[in-house]
Amino acid sequence: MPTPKDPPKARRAPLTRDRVLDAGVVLADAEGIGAVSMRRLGRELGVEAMSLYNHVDGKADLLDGMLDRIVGEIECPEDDTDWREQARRRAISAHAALMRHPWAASLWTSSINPGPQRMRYMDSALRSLRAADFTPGLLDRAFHTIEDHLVGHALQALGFPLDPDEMAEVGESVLRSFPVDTYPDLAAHIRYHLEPHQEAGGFEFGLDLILDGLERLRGSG
Amino acid sequence: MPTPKDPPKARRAPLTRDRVLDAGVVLADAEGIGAVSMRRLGRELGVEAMSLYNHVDGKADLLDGMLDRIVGEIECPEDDTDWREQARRRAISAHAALMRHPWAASLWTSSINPGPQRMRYMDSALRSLRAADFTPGLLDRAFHTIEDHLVGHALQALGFPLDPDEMAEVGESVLRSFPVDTYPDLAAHIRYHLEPHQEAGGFEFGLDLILDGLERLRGSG
DNA sequence: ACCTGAACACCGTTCAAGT
DNA sequence: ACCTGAACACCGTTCAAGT
Repeated sequence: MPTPKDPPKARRAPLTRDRVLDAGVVLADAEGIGAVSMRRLGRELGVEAMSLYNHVDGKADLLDGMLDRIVGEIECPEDDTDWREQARRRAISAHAALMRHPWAASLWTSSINPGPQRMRYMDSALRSLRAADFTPGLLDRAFHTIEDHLVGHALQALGFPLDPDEMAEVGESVLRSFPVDTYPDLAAHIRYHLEPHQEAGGFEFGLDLILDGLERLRGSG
Repeated sequence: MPTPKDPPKARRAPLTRDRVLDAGVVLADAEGIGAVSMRRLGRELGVEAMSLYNHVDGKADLLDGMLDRIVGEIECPEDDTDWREQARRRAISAHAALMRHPWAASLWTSSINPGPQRMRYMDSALRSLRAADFTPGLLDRAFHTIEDHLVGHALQALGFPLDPDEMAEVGESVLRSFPVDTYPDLAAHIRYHLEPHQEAGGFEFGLDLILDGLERLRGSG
Protein backbone atom coordinates (compact mmCIF):
# COMPACT_ATOMS: atom_id res chain seq x y z
CA MET A 1 0.00 0.00 0.00
CA PRO A 2 2.72 2.54 0.79
CA THR A 3 4.48 3.87 -2.28
CA PRO A 4 8.05 2.72 -2.76
CA LYS A 5 9.28 6.10 -1.69
CA ASP A 6 7.79 6.35 1.77
CA PRO A 7 6.20 9.80 2.05
CA PRO A 8 7.42 11.38 5.29
CA LYS A 9 4.25 10.59 7.18
CA ALA A 10 4.41 11.66 10.82
CA ARG A 11 6.53 8.70 11.71
CA ARG A 12 7.69 8.40 15.26
CA ALA A 13 11.30 9.29 15.94
CA PRO A 14 13.11 6.14 16.99
CA LEU A 15 13.49 5.65 20.71
CA THR A 16 16.93 6.36 22.13
CA ARG A 17 18.35 6.62 25.61
CA ASP A 18 18.50 10.38 25.23
CA ARG A 19 14.86 10.64 24.25
CA VAL A 20 13.85 8.46 27.20
CA LEU A 21 15.84 10.56 29.66
CA ASP A 22 14.52 13.80 28.17
CA ALA A 23 10.95 12.59 28.49
CA GLY A 24 11.65 11.54 32.07
CA VAL A 25 12.93 14.98 32.99
CA VAL A 26 10.00 16.71 31.30
CA LEU A 27 7.51 14.46 33.06
CA ALA A 28 9.17 14.82 36.46
CA ASP A 29 9.33 18.61 36.11
CA ALA A 30 5.68 18.76 35.14
CA GLU A 31 4.08 16.27 37.52
CA GLY A 32 6.68 15.29 40.05
CA ILE A 33 8.90 12.25 40.36
CA GLY A 34 5.93 10.23 41.53
CA ALA A 35 4.45 10.42 38.05
CA VAL A 36 7.55 8.85 36.53
CA SER A 37 6.72 5.17 36.23
CA MET A 38 7.92 2.91 33.45
CA ARG A 39 4.36 2.48 32.26
CA ARG A 40 3.51 6.17 32.33
CA LEU A 41 6.79 7.17 30.68
CA GLY A 42 6.18 4.60 27.96
CA ARG A 43 2.73 6.03 27.32
CA GLU A 44 4.26 9.51 27.12
CA LEU A 45 6.58 8.23 24.39
CA GLY A 46 3.87 6.32 22.55
CA VAL A 47 5.32 2.96 23.43
CA GLU A 48 4.75 0.11 25.86
CA ALA A 49 6.61 0.20 29.17
CA MET A 50 8.68 -2.81 28.26
CA SER A 51 10.27 -1.08 25.29
CA LEU A 52 12.07 1.27 27.65
CA TYR A 53 14.19 -1.63 28.88
CA ASN A 54 15.92 -1.63 25.50
CA HIS A 55 17.41 1.79 26.26
CA VAL A 56 17.61 1.94 30.00
CA ASP A 57 18.78 -0.61 32.50
CA GLY A 58 15.73 -0.55 34.72
CA LYS A 59 14.21 2.23 36.74
CA ALA A 60 17.26 2.95 38.90
CA ASP A 61 19.32 3.55 35.77
CA LEU A 62 16.60 5.81 34.39
CA LEU A 63 16.69 7.96 37.53
CA ASP A 64 20.49 8.05 37.51
CA GLY A 65 20.41 9.26 33.93
CA MET A 66 17.81 11.91 34.69
CA LEU A 67 19.83 13.22 37.63
CA ASP A 68 22.98 13.46 35.55
CA ARG A 69 21.17 15.63 33.04
CA ILE A 70 20.34 18.09 35.80
CA VAL A 71 23.92 18.00 37.11
CA GLY A 72 24.91 18.92 33.56
CA GLU A 73 23.14 22.24 34.03
CA ILE A 74 25.58 23.28 36.76
CA GLU A 75 28.13 25.87 35.69
CA CYS A 76 31.63 25.12 36.88
CA PRO A 77 33.79 28.24 36.88
CA GLU A 78 37.13 27.38 35.35
CA ASP A 79 38.85 30.72 35.36
CA ASP A 80 41.57 31.73 37.79
CA THR A 81 39.59 33.71 40.31
CA ASP A 82 40.23 32.71 43.91
CA TRP A 83 38.95 29.44 45.31
CA ARG A 84 36.31 31.13 47.42
CA GLU A 85 34.64 32.88 44.51
CA GLN A 86 34.78 29.69 42.45
CA ALA A 87 33.27 27.55 45.19
CA ARG A 88 30.63 30.17 45.78
CA ARG A 89 29.57 30.38 42.15
CA ARG A 90 29.60 26.63 41.66
CA ALA A 91 27.52 26.03 44.77
CA ILE A 92 25.01 28.71 43.84
CA SER A 93 24.67 27.27 40.35
CA ALA A 94 24.22 23.75 41.72
CA HIS A 95 21.64 24.94 44.23
CA ALA A 96 19.71 26.76 41.50
CA ALA A 97 19.69 23.62 39.36
CA LEU A 98 18.27 21.57 42.23
CA MET A 99 15.61 24.20 42.86
CA ARG A 100 14.60 24.24 39.20
CA HIS A 101 14.04 20.47 39.31
CA PRO A 102 12.52 19.77 42.72
CA TRP A 103 12.75 16.00 42.30
CA ALA A 104 16.52 15.96 41.72
CA ALA A 105 17.85 16.75 45.20
CA SER A 106 16.79 13.49 46.80
CA LEU A 107 18.30 11.54 43.91
CA TRP A 108 21.51 13.51 44.45
CA THR A 109 21.83 12.15 47.98
CA SER A 110 20.77 8.59 47.20
CA SER A 111 22.51 7.90 43.91
CA ILE A 112 25.45 5.56 44.25
CA ASN A 113 26.72 5.61 40.66
CA PRO A 114 27.92 9.05 39.65
CA GLY A 115 27.24 9.83 36.00
CA PRO A 116 29.66 11.65 33.69
CA GLN A 117 28.32 15.09 34.58
CA ARG A 118 28.54 14.37 38.30
CA MET A 119 32.15 13.33 37.83
CA ARG A 120 32.95 16.48 35.90
CA TYR A 121 31.31 18.57 38.61
CA MET A 122 33.12 16.83 41.47
CA ASP A 123 36.48 16.92 39.74
CA SER A 124 36.13 20.62 39.08
CA ALA A 125 35.20 21.38 42.68
CA LEU A 126 38.03 19.28 44.07
CA ARG A 127 40.61 20.72 41.65
CA SER A 128 39.69 24.25 42.61
CA LEU A 129 40.27 23.48 46.29
CA ARG A 130 43.54 21.69 45.64
CA ALA A 131 44.79 24.62 43.58
CA ALA A 132 44.17 26.76 46.64
CA ASP A 133 46.59 24.59 48.62
CA PHE A 134 44.08 23.03 50.94
CA THR A 135 45.73 20.24 52.89
CA PRO A 136 44.30 16.77 51.95
CA GLY A 137 42.35 16.38 55.17
CA LEU A 138 40.96 19.90 55.11
CA LEU A 139 40.21 19.65 51.39
CA ASP A 140 38.01 16.63 52.02
CA ARG A 141 36.15 18.34 54.83
CA ALA A 142 35.74 21.52 52.83
CA PHE A 143 34.29 19.67 49.86
CA HIS A 144 31.83 17.63 51.91
CA THR A 145 30.74 20.51 54.10
CA ILE A 146 29.83 22.58 51.06
CA GLU A 147 28.01 19.60 49.54
CA ASP A 148 26.11 18.98 52.77
CA HIS A 149 24.92 22.56 52.94
CA LEU A 150 23.97 22.57 49.28
CA VAL A 151 21.81 19.50 49.42
CA GLY A 152 20.50 20.17 52.91
CA HIS A 153 19.27 23.62 52.03
CA ALA A 154 17.71 22.48 48.76
CA LEU A 155 15.83 19.64 50.42
CA GLN A 156 14.65 21.75 53.33
CA ALA A 157 13.54 24.57 51.05
CA LEU A 158 11.78 22.19 48.67
CA GLY A 159 10.14 20.27 51.47
CA PHE A 160 8.27 23.29 52.65
CA PRO A 161 5.76 25.26 50.60
CA LEU A 162 7.38 27.96 48.55
CA ASP A 163 4.46 30.08 47.47
CA PRO A 164 3.00 32.38 50.10
CA ASP A 165 -0.56 31.09 49.72
CA GLU A 166 0.38 27.55 50.59
CA MET A 167 2.68 28.79 53.35
CA ALA A 168 -0.16 30.79 54.85
CA GLU A 169 -2.46 27.80 54.76
CA VAL A 170 0.00 25.39 56.34
CA GLY A 171 1.16 27.95 58.88
CA GLU A 172 -2.35 28.80 60.04
CA SER A 173 -3.24 25.13 60.28
CA VAL A 174 -0.19 24.38 62.42
CA LEU A 175 -0.88 27.40 64.60
CA ARG A 176 -4.41 26.10 65.20
CA SER A 177 -3.29 22.56 65.93
CA PHE A 178 -1.05 23.09 68.93
CA PRO A 179 -1.01 24.93 72.24
CA VAL A 180 0.63 28.25 71.49
CA ASP A 181 1.38 28.72 75.18
CA THR A 182 3.40 25.52 75.28
CA TYR A 183 5.52 26.37 72.26
CA PRO A 184 5.70 30.16 72.16
CA ASP A 185 8.97 30.32 70.25
CA LEU A 186 7.72 27.93 67.60
CA ALA A 187 4.59 30.06 67.30
CA ALA A 188 6.73 33.16 66.85
CA HIS A 189 8.79 31.36 64.23
CA ILE A 190 5.74 30.43 62.21
CA ARG A 191 4.37 33.95 62.46
CA TYR A 192 7.73 35.25 61.29
CA HIS A 193 7.47 33.09 58.20
CA LEU A 194 3.92 34.24 57.54
CA GLU A 195 5.13 37.80 57.15
CA PRO A 196 6.79 38.74 53.90
CA HIS A 197 10.57 38.66 54.21
CA GLN A 198 13.34 38.44 51.71
CA GLU A 199 13.09 34.66 51.83
CA ALA A 200 15.86 34.29 49.30
CA GLY A 201 19.42 34.53 50.48
CA GLY A 202 19.21 31.81 53.08
CA PHE A 203 21.41 29.56 51.02
CA GLU A 204 24.10 32.19 50.47
CA PHE A 205 24.00 33.09 54.16
CA GLY A 206 25.03 29.62 55.29
CA LEU A 207 27.39 29.21 52.38
CA ASP A 208 29.31 32.35 53.29
CA LEU A 209 29.51 31.25 56.92
CA ILE A 210 31.13 28.04 55.75
CA LEU A 211 33.43 29.63 53.18
CA ASP A 212 34.61 32.24 55.68
CA GLY A 213 35.42 29.54 58.18
CA LEU A 214 37.28 27.49 55.59
CA GLU A 215 39.35 30.44 54.47
CA ARG A 216 40.32 31.05 58.07
CA LEU A 217 41.39 27.42 58.55
CA ARG A 218 43.25 27.39 55.25
CA GLY A 219 45.33 30.35 56.33
CA SER A 220 46.12 28.97 59.75
CA GLY A 221 46.69 25.34 58.64
CA MET B 1 -15.60 -24.59 73.89
CA PRO B 2 -13.61 -22.08 75.91
CA THR B 3 -14.28 -22.24 79.60
CA PRO B 4 -16.16 -19.28 81.07
CA LYS B 5 -12.97 -17.94 82.57
CA ASP B 6 -10.87 -17.50 79.44
CA PRO B 7 -7.48 -18.96 80.21
CA PRO B 8 -4.89 -16.41 79.20
CA LYS B 9 -4.13 -18.14 75.93
CA ALA B 10 -1.61 -16.27 73.81
CA ARG B 11 -4.23 -13.79 72.74
CA ARG B 12 -3.10 -10.95 70.52
CA ALA B 13 -2.71 -7.57 72.15
CA PRO B 14 -5.31 -5.23 70.68
CA LEU B 15 -4.10 -3.02 67.89
CA THR B 16 -3.43 0.59 68.80
CA ARG B 17 -1.83 3.52 67.03
CA ASP B 18 1.23 3.13 69.23
CA ARG B 19 1.64 -0.53 68.38
CA VAL B 20 1.29 0.23 64.67
CA LEU B 21 3.92 2.97 64.82
CA ASP B 22 6.26 0.81 66.88
CA ALA B 23 5.98 -2.02 64.39
CA GLY B 24 6.62 0.42 61.56
CA VAL B 25 9.82 1.68 63.18
CA VAL B 26 11.02 -1.84 63.91
CA LEU B 27 10.33 -2.94 60.35
CA ALA B 28 11.95 0.14 58.79
CA ASP B 29 15.03 -0.24 61.00
CA ALA B 30 15.37 -3.90 60.08
CA GLU B 31 14.59 -3.90 56.36
CA GLY B 32 14.48 -0.31 55.23
CA ILE B 33 11.59 2.02 54.56
CA GLY B 34 10.89 0.22 51.29
CA ALA B 35 9.69 -2.79 53.27
CA VAL B 36 7.08 -0.70 55.08
CA SER B 37 3.91 -1.23 53.11
CA MET B 38 0.45 -1.37 54.59
CA ARG B 39 0.16 -5.01 53.59
CA ARG B 40 3.53 -6.03 54.97
CA LEU B 41 3.05 -4.08 58.17
CA GLY B 42 -0.33 -5.71 58.62
CA ARG B 43 1.24 -9.15 58.20
CA GLU B 44 3.87 -8.21 60.78
CA LEU B 45 1.06 -7.43 63.24
CA GLY B 46 -0.96 -10.53 62.38
CA VAL B 47 -3.73 -8.54 60.79
CA GLU B 48 -4.97 -7.59 57.32
CA ALA B 49 -3.67 -4.36 55.80
CA MET B 50 -7.08 -2.75 55.96
CA SER B 51 -7.22 -2.98 59.74
CA LEU B 52 -4.42 -0.46 59.98
CA TYR B 53 -6.73 2.22 58.65
CA ASN B 54 -8.60 2.09 61.92
CA HIS B 55 -5.56 3.43 63.74
CA VAL B 56 -3.70 5.43 61.17
CA ASP B 57 -4.95 7.91 58.61
CA GLY B 58 -3.31 6.32 55.60
CA LYS B 59 0.30 5.75 54.77
CA ALA B 60 1.38 9.40 54.96
CA ASP B 61 0.09 9.61 58.52
CA LEU B 62 1.88 6.37 59.37
CA LEU B 63 5.19 7.78 58.15
CA ASP B 64 4.60 11.08 59.98
CA GLY B 65 4.01 9.14 63.16
CA MET B 66 7.10 7.01 62.70
CA LEU B 67 9.25 10.09 62.12
CA ASP B 68 7.95 11.78 65.24
CA ARG B 69 8.98 8.78 67.31
CA ILE B 70 12.55 9.21 66.10
CA VAL B 71 12.45 12.95 66.76
CA GLY B 72 11.43 12.00 70.28
CA GLU B 73 14.84 10.39 70.74
CA ILE B 74 16.58 13.75 70.38
CA GLU B 75 17.89 15.20 73.62
CA CYS B 76 17.18 18.88 74.02
CA PRO B 77 19.52 20.48 76.56
CA GLU B 78 17.52 22.73 78.81
CA ASP B 79 20.12 23.91 81.26
CA ASP B 80 21.64 27.35 81.22
CA THR B 81 24.88 26.70 79.41
CA ASP B 82 25.55 29.11 76.57
CA TRP B 83 23.58 29.00 73.33
CA ARG B 84 26.49 27.57 71.37
CA GLU B 85 26.95 24.56 73.60
CA GLN B 86 23.20 23.94 73.61
CA ALA B 87 22.88 24.18 69.86
CA ARG B 88 25.89 21.93 69.45
CA ARG B 89 24.57 19.22 71.74
CA ARG B 90 21.07 19.32 70.29
CA ALA B 91 22.36 19.11 66.72
CA ILE B 92 24.69 16.23 67.55
CA SER B 93 21.88 14.36 69.27
CA ALA B 94 19.53 14.95 66.32
CA HIS B 95 22.19 13.84 63.87
CA ALA B 96 22.83 10.68 65.85
CA ALA B 97 19.11 9.88 65.89
CA LEU B 98 18.92 10.24 62.12
CA MET B 99 21.96 8.02 61.68
CA ARG B 100 20.46 5.34 63.95
CA HIS B 101 17.34 5.26 61.73
CA PRO B 102 18.59 5.67 58.18
CA TRP B 103 15.08 5.99 56.76
CA ALA B 104 14.11 8.98 58.92
CA ALA B 105 16.19 11.77 57.37
CA SER B 106 14.30 11.92 54.09
CA LEU B 107 11.00 11.99 55.97
CA TRP B 108 12.41 14.87 58.04
CA THR B 109 12.81 16.99 54.92
CA SER B 110 9.56 16.02 53.25
CA SER B 111 7.13 15.98 56.15
CA ILE B 112 4.74 18.91 56.12
CA ASN B 113 2.88 18.21 59.37
CA PRO B 114 5.18 18.46 62.37
CA GLY B 115 4.27 16.03 65.12
CA PRO B 116 4.36 16.82 68.84
CA GLN B 117 7.99 15.80 69.24
CA ARG B 118 9.06 17.84 66.27
CA MET B 119 7.31 20.85 67.80
CA ARG B 120 9.02 20.32 71.12
CA TYR B 121 12.37 20.04 69.38
CA MET B 122 11.88 23.17 67.27
CA ASP B 123 10.57 25.23 70.16
CA SER B 124 13.53 24.27 72.31
CA ALA B 125 16.03 25.16 69.59
CA LEU B 126 14.37 28.49 68.86
CA ARG B 127 14.04 29.40 72.53
CA SER B 128 17.69 28.77 73.12
CA LEU B 129 18.64 31.13 70.31
CA ARG B 130 16.23 33.81 71.43
CA ALA B 131 17.57 33.64 74.96
CA ALA B 132 20.98 34.40 73.47
CA ASP B 133 19.61 37.67 72.08
CA PHE B 134 19.77 36.77 68.44
CA THR B 135 17.98 39.39 66.41
CA PRO B 136 14.78 38.02 64.74
CA GLY B 137 16.27 37.91 61.24
CA LEU B 138 19.54 36.38 62.38
CA LEU B 139 17.72 33.93 64.65
CA ASP B 140 15.78 32.60 61.70
CA ARG B 141 18.89 32.21 59.59
CA ALA B 142 20.79 30.58 62.42
CA PHE B 143 18.05 28.04 63.03
CA HIS B 144 17.66 27.11 59.38
CA THR B 145 21.38 26.96 58.66
CA ILE B 146 21.92 24.50 61.48
CA GLU B 147 18.94 22.44 60.29
CA ASP B 148 20.23 22.42 56.72
CA HIS B 149 23.62 21.17 57.80
CA LEU B 150 22.09 18.55 60.06
CA VAL B 151 19.87 17.02 57.44
CA GLY B 152 22.31 17.53 54.60
CA HIS B 153 25.10 15.73 56.36
CA ALA B 154 22.86 12.88 57.49
CA LEU B 155 21.49 12.31 54.00
CA GLN B 156 24.89 12.52 52.34
CA ALA B 157 26.46 10.20 54.89
CA LEU B 158 23.59 7.72 54.64
CA GLY B 159 23.52 7.83 50.86
CA PHE B 160 27.03 6.54 50.63
CA PRO B 161 28.24 3.19 51.94
CA LEU B 162 29.35 3.36 55.52
CA ASP B 163 31.17 0.13 56.00
CA PRO B 164 34.66 -0.07 54.50
CA ASP B 165 33.99 -3.23 52.49
CA GLU B 166 31.15 -1.69 50.55
CA MET B 167 33.10 1.54 50.19
CA ALA B 168 36.03 -0.37 48.75
CA GLU B 169 33.81 -2.15 46.26
CA VAL B 170 32.02 0.98 45.07
CA GLY B 171 35.24 3.00 45.00
CA GLU B 172 37.12 0.46 42.93
CA SER B 173 34.22 0.11 40.54
CA VAL B 174 34.03 3.88 40.00
CA LEU B 175 37.78 4.09 39.57
CA ARG B 176 37.55 1.43 36.86
CA SER B 177 34.63 3.05 35.10
CA PHE B 178 36.09 6.43 34.20
CA PRO B 179 39.23 7.91 32.67
CA VAL B 180 41.48 8.68 35.60
CA ASP B 181 43.46 11.10 33.46
CA THR B 182 40.39 13.19 32.76
CA TYR B 183 39.34 13.48 36.39
CA PRO B 184 42.54 13.24 38.42
CA ASP B 185 41.20 15.13 41.42
CA LEU B 186 38.13 12.95 41.63
CA ALA B 187 40.38 9.91 41.43
CA ALA B 188 42.48 11.28 44.27
CA HIS B 189 39.33 11.94 46.29
CA ILE B 190 38.12 8.37 45.88
CA ARG B 191 41.53 7.00 46.79
CA TYR B 192 41.52 9.22 49.86
CA HIS B 193 38.23 7.67 50.96
CA LEU B 194 39.57 4.17 50.35
CA GLU B 195 42.27 4.69 52.95
CA PRO B 196 41.30 4.47 56.59
CA HIS B 197 40.70 7.91 58.07
CA GLN B 198 38.86 9.10 61.06
CA GLU B 199 35.68 9.28 59.01
CA ALA B 200 33.69 10.48 61.99
CA GLY B 201 33.80 14.11 62.91
CA GLY B 202 32.69 15.47 59.55
CA PHE B 203 29.40 16.56 61.00
CA GLU B 204 30.98 18.38 63.94
CA PHE B 205 33.50 20.04 61.63
CA GLY B 206 30.82 21.79 59.56
CA LEU B 207 28.70 22.43 62.63
CA ASP B 208 31.51 24.27 64.38
CA LEU B 209 32.22 26.32 61.27
CA ILE B 210 28.59 27.44 61.31
CA LEU B 211 28.38 28.04 65.06
CA ASP B 212 31.61 30.03 65.06
CA GLY B 213 30.30 32.22 62.26
CA LEU B 214 26.99 32.74 64.02
CA GLU B 215 28.67 33.72 67.27
CA ARG B 216 30.71 36.28 65.37
CA LEU B 217 27.61 37.77 63.74
CA ARG B 218 25.73 37.76 67.03
CA GLY B 219 28.44 39.81 68.62
CA SER B 220 28.68 42.32 65.80
CA GLY B 221 24.92 42.56 65.16
C1' DA C 1 -15.78 -0.46 67.18
C1' DC C 2 -12.88 -3.11 64.88
C1' DC C 3 -11.63 -6.38 61.32
C1' DT C 4 -12.09 -8.70 56.67
C1' DG C 5 -12.62 -10.03 51.46
C1' DA C 6 -13.07 -8.50 47.22
C1' DA C 7 -12.18 -5.11 44.09
C1' DC C 8 -9.93 -1.04 41.61
C1' DA C 9 -6.28 1.10 39.56
C1' DC C 10 -1.87 1.06 39.83
C1' DC C 11 3.65 -0.61 40.30
C1' DG C 12 8.70 -2.93 38.26
C1' DT C 13 10.27 -6.66 35.86
C1' DT C 14 10.71 -11.28 33.23
C1' DC C 15 9.99 -13.90 29.40
C1' DA C 16 8.46 -15.90 25.27
C1' DA C 17 6.72 -14.30 21.07
C1' DG C 18 6.47 -11.42 17.19
C1' DT C 19 8.58 -8.27 13.23
C1' DA D 1 17.48 -5.06 17.00
C1' DC D 2 13.59 -3.44 18.79
C1' DC D 3 8.86 -3.82 20.41
C1' DT D 4 4.76 -6.31 22.49
C1' DG D 5 1.26 -9.21 25.45
C1' DA D 6 0.70 -11.81 29.10
C1' DA D 7 2.01 -12.88 33.46
C1' DC D 8 3.99 -12.51 38.33
C1' DA D 9 4.26 -10.51 42.59
C1' DC D 10 3.54 -6.58 44.42
C1' DC D 11 1.35 -1.40 45.78
C1' DG D 12 -2.51 2.18 48.53
C1' DT D 13 -7.12 2.66 49.21
C1' DT D 14 -12.43 2.14 49.08
C1' DC D 15 -16.38 -0.13 50.30
C1' DA D 16 -19.77 -3.30 51.66
C1' DA D 17 -20.02 -7.00 54.71
C1' DG D 18 -19.26 -9.37 58.86
C1' DT D 19 -18.75 -9.78 64.30
